[in-house]
Amino acid sequence: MSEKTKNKPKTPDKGGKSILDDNQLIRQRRAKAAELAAQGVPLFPNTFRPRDLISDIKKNYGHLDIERLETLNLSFVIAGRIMSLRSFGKAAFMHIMDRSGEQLQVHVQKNVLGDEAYARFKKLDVGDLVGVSGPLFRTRTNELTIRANQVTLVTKSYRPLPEKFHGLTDVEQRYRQRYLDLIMNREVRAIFEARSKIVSTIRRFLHQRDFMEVETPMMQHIPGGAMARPFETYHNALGMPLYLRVAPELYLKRLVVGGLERVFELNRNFRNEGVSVRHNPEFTMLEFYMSYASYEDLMPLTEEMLAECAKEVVGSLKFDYQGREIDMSPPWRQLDFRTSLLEIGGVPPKVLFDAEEALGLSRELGGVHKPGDGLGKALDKIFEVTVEPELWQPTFITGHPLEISPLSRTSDHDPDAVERFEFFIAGREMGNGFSELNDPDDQRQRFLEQVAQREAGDEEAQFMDADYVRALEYGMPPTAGEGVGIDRLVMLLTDQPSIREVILFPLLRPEKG
RNA sequence: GGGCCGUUAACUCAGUUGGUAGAGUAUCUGACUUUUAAUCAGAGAGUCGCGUGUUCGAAUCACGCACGGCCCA
Repeated sequence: MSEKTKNKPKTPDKGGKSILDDNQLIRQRRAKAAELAAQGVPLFPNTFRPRDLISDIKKNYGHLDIERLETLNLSFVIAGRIMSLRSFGKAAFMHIMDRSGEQLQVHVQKNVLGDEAYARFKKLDVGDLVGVSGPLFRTRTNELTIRANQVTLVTKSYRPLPEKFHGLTDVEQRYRQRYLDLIMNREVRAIFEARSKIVSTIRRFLHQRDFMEVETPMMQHIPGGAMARPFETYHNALGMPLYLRVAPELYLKRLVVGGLERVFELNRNFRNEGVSVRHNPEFTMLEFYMSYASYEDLMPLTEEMLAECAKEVVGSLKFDYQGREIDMSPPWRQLDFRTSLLEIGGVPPKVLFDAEEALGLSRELGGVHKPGDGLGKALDKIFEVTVEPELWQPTFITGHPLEISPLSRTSDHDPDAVERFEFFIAGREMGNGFSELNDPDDQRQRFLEQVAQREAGDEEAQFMDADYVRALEYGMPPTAGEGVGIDRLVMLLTDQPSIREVILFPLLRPEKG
């Protein structure tokens, strides 16, 4: 162990790397910064204001040739991060990246800056944020470049960036230090740009159809609206337990009772479940409710909305997801729940209406069932294993069993089925819609059945929500509602295999140190 | 929860049968005013994820733990 290493300050953690570790590279950068500071150069000034965006410069002037740029003699003011630096004796080239995510080359010359300014420039590091002004020209190799009249340190960076050629690839570090991932990986930025575009497309789509965006409680006394385990928390001042919502559904329908006949909420839900390539404990969901409409009206609306997202983000309704083509062109296939089990799942007909047979098959397929579980639960599990992965092209599945749909309106034709669809793309459930149950007595009865299942040990069964039933007693207009998983939609449209690639800060265990 | 894989320099990765820890990039010093992963010469940089054990000796073998990835439930 060298003398230097011995003297370095011990960090409080016991073993393992500290987050705020120190190394030779950081010490060197800090030393250079200290030299600049000693010369009176501010390391973190907030005075520089860029005037131009690199993407605009490239778009507007990128087609001009050497001579044309020479005669025009256009000057620009940009600011961004030094992504690379090639230094010669009395000149240097660097690439600057700004918020547009694009880079522009800058040529810095000693005889242009002057001796003192050039000496200061030589103290800068890759990763520093700088402001640059000067005319645009083309180098001998024809690269669009700014000849720097001035280079100003805007923010000192004490930590070295990952190596330029391989960049940052360690998945764990990419998620933990997403800021580095975003600096180094252009494609990652593109994913989140696409995500933003999808969300704004949906908002615009719904606003155009007279939907109103609302925000309902994420902290709820009674976590309702979905079959899922909630996160529990506690309000100290009021001395009461609270749950993070698993869905906004029951609140949104209260608003429909209140006369907000077209509402939507696009925000986070929380489910206390495992983590996988398809699941993150907090995830984003669109829920919308439309009065005087049925589940059948929502299907074409869904097709249209997602088609618009695809056009906006991919530019086409046909695209590849993980190497297989998806065609989102409406109309999508529609298939009855039991028919899909028969035709796609290859399930024997005797299973479809016999609880014992169905539970048996489900268990064979690895399903875990509690004593209270019936035909519906069993078929749902069988569906998940045998049919869902096969639904690659967009498909609506309709006619779900009532048992697994406690908030849906019963079918007028079949008392055991509900007016509901789920839709699937790329072998994954993307959304769920139904005609809402607005008969308060029926709803109370369904809640009671859920409560019984909960008492029988089903932690995902729903709670009785008496106020929700009371709201229905005032009268909720006939309404259809739908939920769409936004993270999965983003995965689909950005061709990402894992939900963690479309969530900026996916849940991870804390880092030591 | 189970199985498999991974964790070595700032980054990307090698590391043989257990015998003093390696490369490329990055960094530092010197040269260099049109480079494109610039080039040339030299140098520094490591708690080999953490711990225990086996051993004369462990990055390497065994066991446990932590974190992550993929698959399964």
